[in-house]
Amino acid sequence: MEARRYELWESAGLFGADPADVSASAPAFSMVIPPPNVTGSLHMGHALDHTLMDALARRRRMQGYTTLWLPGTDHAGIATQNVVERELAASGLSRHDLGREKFVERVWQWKAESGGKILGQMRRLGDSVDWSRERFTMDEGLSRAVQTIFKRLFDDGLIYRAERIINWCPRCLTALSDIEVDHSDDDGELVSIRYGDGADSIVVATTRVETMLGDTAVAVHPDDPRYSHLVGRQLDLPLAGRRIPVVADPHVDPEFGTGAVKVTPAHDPDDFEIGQRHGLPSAVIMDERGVITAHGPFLGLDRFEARPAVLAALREQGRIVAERRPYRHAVGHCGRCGTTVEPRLSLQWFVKVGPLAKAAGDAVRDGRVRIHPGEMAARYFDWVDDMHDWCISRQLWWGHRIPVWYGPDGEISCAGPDDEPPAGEGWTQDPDVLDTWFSSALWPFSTLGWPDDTADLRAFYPTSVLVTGYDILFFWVARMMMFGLYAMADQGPDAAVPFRHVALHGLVRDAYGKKMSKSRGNTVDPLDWIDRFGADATRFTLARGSSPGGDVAISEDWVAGARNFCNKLWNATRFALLNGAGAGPGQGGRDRAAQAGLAGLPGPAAALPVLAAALPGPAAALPVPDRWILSRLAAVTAETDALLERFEFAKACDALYHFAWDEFCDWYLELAKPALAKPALAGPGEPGAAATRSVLGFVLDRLLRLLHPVMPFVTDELWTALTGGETVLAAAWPGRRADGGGSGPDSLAAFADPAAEAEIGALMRLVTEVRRFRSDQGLRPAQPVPAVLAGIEATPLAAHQARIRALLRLTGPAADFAPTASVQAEGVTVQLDTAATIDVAAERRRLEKDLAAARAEVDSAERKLASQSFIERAPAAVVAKNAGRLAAARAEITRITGRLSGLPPPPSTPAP
RNA sequence: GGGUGCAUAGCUCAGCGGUAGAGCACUCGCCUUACAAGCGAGGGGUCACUGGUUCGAUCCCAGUUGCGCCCACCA
Repeated sequence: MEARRYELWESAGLFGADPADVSASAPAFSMVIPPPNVTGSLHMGHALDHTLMDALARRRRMQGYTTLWLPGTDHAGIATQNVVERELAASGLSRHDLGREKFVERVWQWKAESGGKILGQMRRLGDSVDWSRERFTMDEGLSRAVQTIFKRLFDDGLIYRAERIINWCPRCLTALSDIEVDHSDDDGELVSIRYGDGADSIVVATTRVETMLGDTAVAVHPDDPRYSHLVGRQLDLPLAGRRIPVVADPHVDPEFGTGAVKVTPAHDPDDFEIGQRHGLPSAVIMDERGVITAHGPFLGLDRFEARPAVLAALREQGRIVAERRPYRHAVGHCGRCGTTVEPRLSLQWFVKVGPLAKAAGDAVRDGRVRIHPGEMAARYFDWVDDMHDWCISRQLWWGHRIPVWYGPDGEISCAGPDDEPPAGEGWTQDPDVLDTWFSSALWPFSTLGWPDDTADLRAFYPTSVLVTGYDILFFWVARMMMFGLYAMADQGPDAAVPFRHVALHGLVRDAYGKKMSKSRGNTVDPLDWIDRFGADATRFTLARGSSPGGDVAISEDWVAGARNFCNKLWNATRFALLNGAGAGPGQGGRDRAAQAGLAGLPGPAAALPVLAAALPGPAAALPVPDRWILSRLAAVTAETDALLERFEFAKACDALYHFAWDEFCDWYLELAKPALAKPALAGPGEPGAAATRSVLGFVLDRLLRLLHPVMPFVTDELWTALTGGETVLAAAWPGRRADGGGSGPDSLAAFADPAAEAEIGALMRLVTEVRRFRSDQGLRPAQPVPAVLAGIEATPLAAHQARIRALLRLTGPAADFAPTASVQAEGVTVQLDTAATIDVAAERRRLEKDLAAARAEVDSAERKLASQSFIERAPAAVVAKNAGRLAAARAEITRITGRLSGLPPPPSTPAP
């Protein structure tokens, strides 16, 4: 019924948000979706992310908030370009064969074809997003936002162009920002090389031998006595036929290696700094693909071919003093393709992050933005407080082109979206595009119409909550903070923040806590689960595993458990409807008269205010089990409400699960059964079946509302059937409301009933104790047993005799009652007449029947096995299965014979 | 290299100064008229190790060991 439900919701416009609706009693609640790659598809990480967001949105809607959840997708520059390039490569083409314009056209075309798949998948998950507001980071409006903020930052001197050592991917052929580089400890070798000769020689150590071709100095620490005599002298650089100076620089650590460092300003960020300080030249010896360009025997070699070649040449000259191998050290890799990053001297655009990052840190420090869990804030500060300038230019074609034009005489002109770009002889636009995260950083306000002053922006900015994985705290969250605070600064410091709360969740892992990866083969496709177990079960599994900032382990066993929970709700609702607890069409009719006669206790649709009004104080007029379940409902409502408010999804789900299954189904429904069937079982002074019917319907109604945010489909299906209402989406949330209220006629607090909880608690303990006895004694659950509840009159359970007997299948003592055993609990001594109740003859007959079946099974299995031993290549699995059957059947025979011999001998005199 | 987190039942995890909990898995019994994808009853843990604080420590402190994560320009 999921697809049908979703269509219903969508066509009824239940997800739309109108800024005009915002008012004091319907305040705004807004979220933007972390835009997935437009050409991507839904994976478990999205499913988790979206489940949590959807739960928040649905609850807020029920609370009465004007709720906007805005969907959209990201153009994902480098990732998307790579995919399309791979596609081209399959037909032997590169992007250069097409040319820029054609290539970009091709990407758009690809986006049109395969893009948006994930949007359809979001419907399967049940995402209650406002589809009318779907955005794409390359939309015209969002591109305007990009250009606007670029221009503003440029004019403020916060964007600059400089020649720097940047991270370069020789495969993607583009610059990368620091966080697009992944470091790992790789095996390399540390080689010590002698530069110069005789007394004028110095030994340097390096892991990158080939870069020595570009050395322009050797650096030592200024206070190092070993080398002070060499500072300022020139040394011979082996293989290169050049002489390079020895310089003194405090950056050098005299403790490390020989205390002398070779300096390659064009190929190492540290060395670049040293070179700047000492005015050293930069010798570029490699091109953008990592191929050696230095003249000599190594010209044309790839960097990894050049390394052994240079090493061999040095060894031949006797320059190698020592080699240490393997030598583990950190190496950077391209976050997108894994290629070893090459530090490269190049001219790029940067964002000067100093003031922006400071503001981003302060917003969290002074509580304008709260990060959940709070511990994650430390990580955020570490990063934001010590951030390098952000390299934003990418040598790609797919993305927002840098809005800067270069004039014939070296002029630089930055154009805003409404400016006429400089034209004429010799003017050209910068060929590069912006880092994908540049446009993502604007997402919370660019999607609402910024830079225009729109109603959406006024109503829904700042957004309320940002839900995302902690893995993109730096990539995305920190940058939205920087740009949001900067772009919206005119709103004042409080209203400029992009969001009030950041709710972080973890990664989805497998059942053993291992990261999901294709190579490990442990990935799970959420759509496969949705097909097989339902979206509700999938969502519940994810939400139940998600504590703030914590990773979520999932497995098929667990989603099956969640599926079972859905079924449990389904069956409980069926029970309620069968017993006339519904208010929908055709429900409650047969008992309408009885209900009318019971003042103020009609069906569940109107039950809440009526129930509350009819009950002076704590629901005293109701049967105790009903008072108990209402009290429990009040408690779990308050608990769930508070937990969801704190983003404690796992605990909220757990609380609801236990309430629904253990308390409502396992106890309350069992207690309600006799009450519904036999009103005479009611305690003294208690109203009968009609009251229980109302309470049953009422509690189920509230339970379905509480579960709806996490399990939207099944709860709506059941709730509409139960109540006859339009949709549970529009029903009021049982906890606190948008105006902060939670008291008044709608409050459940009045149902808190410690006396009822104590009585039912005692009843539960007593019943469990007797059940244990029955189980130990092998008394079948359905077997009635005559019993006396001695001493019960003096306990709080006095009024519950009939209920206890019904739950335990205890009958009244017959004339010949002769107790054979007793169980004591809660001040009651339950005396049972077991001997008289076991129908020994019937039991013997039953056991003998089972025994015959088991013997036949043994026979059959033995025959099967015997025949299989003659069949050549009988499948091992089949043989094992039959062997298992045989063993199980033999064990069964042992068990049954044991039971038979344990049966009491047939009574000498027939029972009366 | 710098941070930081975690070690509790077979697995994944809650708990947190005072008789150890959940889900799944496991054992036994049961097709008891909402549900066998279910019902009832069970078994299972020197709460990593060593010290300390305390009347009392799984919980607080210190150290040890083993994992994990984040950051990182150490040749």
